[in-house]
Amino acid sequence: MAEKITPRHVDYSRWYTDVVLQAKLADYSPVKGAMVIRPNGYAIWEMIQQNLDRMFKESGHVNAYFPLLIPESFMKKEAEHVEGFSPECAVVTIGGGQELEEPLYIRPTSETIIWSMYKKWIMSYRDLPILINQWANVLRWELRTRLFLRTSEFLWQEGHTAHATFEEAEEETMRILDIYKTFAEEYLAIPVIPGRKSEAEKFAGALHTYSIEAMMQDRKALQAGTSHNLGQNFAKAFDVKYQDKEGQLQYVWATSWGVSTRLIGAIIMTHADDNGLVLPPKIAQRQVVIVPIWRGDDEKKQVLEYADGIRQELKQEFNVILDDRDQYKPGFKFAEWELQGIPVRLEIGPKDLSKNGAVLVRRDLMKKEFIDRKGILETVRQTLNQMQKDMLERARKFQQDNTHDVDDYDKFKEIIAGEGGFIRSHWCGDPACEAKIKEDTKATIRNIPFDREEEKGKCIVCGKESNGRVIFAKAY
RNA sequence: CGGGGCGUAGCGCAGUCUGGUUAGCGCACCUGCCUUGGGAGCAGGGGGUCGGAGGUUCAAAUCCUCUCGCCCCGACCA
Repeated sequence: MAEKITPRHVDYSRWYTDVVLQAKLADYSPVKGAMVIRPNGYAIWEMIQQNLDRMFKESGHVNAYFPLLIPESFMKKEAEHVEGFSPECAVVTIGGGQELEEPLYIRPTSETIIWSMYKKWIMSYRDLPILINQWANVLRWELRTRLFLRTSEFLWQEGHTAHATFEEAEEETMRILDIYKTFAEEYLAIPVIPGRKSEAEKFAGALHTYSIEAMMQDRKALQAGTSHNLGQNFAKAFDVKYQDKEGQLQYVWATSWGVSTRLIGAIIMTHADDNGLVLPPKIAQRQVVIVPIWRGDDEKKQVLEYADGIRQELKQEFNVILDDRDQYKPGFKFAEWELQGIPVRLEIGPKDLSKNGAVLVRRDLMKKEFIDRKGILETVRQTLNQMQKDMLERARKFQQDNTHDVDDYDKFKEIIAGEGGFIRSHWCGDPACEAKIKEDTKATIRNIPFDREEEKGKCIVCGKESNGRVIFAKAY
């Protein structure tokens, strides 16, 4: 605990790792590329799950669970899909000491196993839509991993829906992207840009991929969620047809969508500071910590009694911890809870007792403020609400301040190589221009924003006509 | 797979170049005292097959050979 976090301006990458390890969110595991999610980190995942799960269910989705192992032949049925995922799959070839007749892939994603089942379940238009989600782990043999942002095994949710028409599938794809956006902004306090992925960046096997893109504190982009319109690709690969009202056989239309434990990385890289994690109140399992301060046994007794009264009151609405550990001094406790990102700290000592109040410190502002004992529940409630709003607005301002409209390719290259950020530039739509930019600068098209304005312009690379700007950035 | 760095106590490291009593330091941990409004102090204590295997030597953490593993940076990706 005495270890200091590497400041962001010294080494952003080290800072990130320091925060994850020291806030006890995760730890390196004995298996290369895999991590252990520790209780502090898992608590964040549980909050993500609870809230998203509720939002999915409110929009008509249900949960199910499909197997971890997928027959090799399934993986090979959709051409683009197998090409995209095969190189990064782990494959089981031995079971019960015997060589298996058919190797089993550990799922990198579940489209294939799920659509093999949908074939059994879908007969008629009356069976549609199917709106299934699953919370699961998946495995991708990543070459270079980073805690939460990219690990070989990760936790996520994957939705897999089946529809009668393209329009319905497209609608579903958008509905989910909207849920992701709402969740990211209202709960995680991370402003995101929703849009469509270019052909080069879309999911292996999808017709269209949509994403929400967030900006991290180092001005790089992080894809925070994706929603795919899979068209009829998987229905055709797995021969899933339904009979419509007219008695005609039709291929089913599909979507899939997911967010992962990567969101925890996004929270850190959006909000955390050189003192550690800063959790948006709505995603913090513990919103309030009370640090009592005393001198001698008499004071200790009085202070703890008073502090416990406050805890009881706040407990009605919030998860509160009273840190009465004897072996640590207050300063140590301040630092430790700051590291873990608890949104609000109340310091309660003899001075506060005599003035009938407490000292409140918001984690994001780190300013001490005396508050009255009376109405403390309301004060804390308002503080947390305000903090949630402020965090989103602060992140939004940062994103806006680091987004540039650029019409000159040299300037484009200069910004990407220098300060970074999001660049809004015209693009003709040609994958060759996109590839050239990636080669020259390592920046990619993050997405084509839904809310972009129609605007005549010239492609930043080739100068051909363009109808609007797309977002370029270096990404995680 | 390419480039870089590193394996010595739970963590972070020194010692290795130049071989030599009992392998050392900081943090953490345990006991006691003392402390408590920003990461306290004092005293005592526990904890090591020096990543592994082989070799050279009177003697190896240190030299030689092989090997295993990890981290960071790049190409791929939620």
